[in-house]
Amino acid sequence: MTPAIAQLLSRPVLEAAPGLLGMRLTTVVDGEPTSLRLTEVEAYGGADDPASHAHRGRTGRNAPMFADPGTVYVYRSYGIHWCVNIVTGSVGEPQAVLLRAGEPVEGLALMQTRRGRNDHVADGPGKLTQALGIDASDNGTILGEGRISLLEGDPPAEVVASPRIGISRATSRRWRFSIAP
DNA sequence: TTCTTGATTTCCT
DNA sequence: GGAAATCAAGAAA
Repeated sequence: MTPAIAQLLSRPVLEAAPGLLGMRLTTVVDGEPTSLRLTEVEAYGGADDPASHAHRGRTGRNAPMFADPGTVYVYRSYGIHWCVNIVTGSVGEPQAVLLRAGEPVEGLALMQTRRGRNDHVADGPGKLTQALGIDASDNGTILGEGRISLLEGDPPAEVVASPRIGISRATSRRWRFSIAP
């Protein structure tokens, strides 16, 4: 993790989230690298965000959200999928950015094999983790120290803010950031 | 201890 | 457009 990225992740989540767009997310699983360009993320806060896992305080599942910025938080969604977040802000103030989608950059064939199909490889939270081979063993690891790394990429031409998806609380907050097509 | 719900995806009609 | 798959946190009792 470069100093520039470390500094970005130490900022409040609403500033860090859009800054992640366009960056390259890379994983190395069993010596096989795969990477993609982030195109869609969502910001999640702490006690003041009713939609966040951390809004009722620290629990066993959300503990990584309270750790250092740059920590990876992986959790199981609907009993089937994995969703991956990057912790931002300061220690003790739970904030994280949900990585929702990306465009394959490297290792496309491997991602297609993992996904079992050649289209819609990483255009959703659960799909992104499956394509990159992310699972529970990555939970709590630090970017660049485990299997997951974040590198600077092409800055997006235009960032769009819109309401978050798939939640039932605080839906009016426009904390979803994506790159305009 | 039991019940409900979810930061989802995929397949079927 | 609708439903199933499937597990764990959180709420209720």
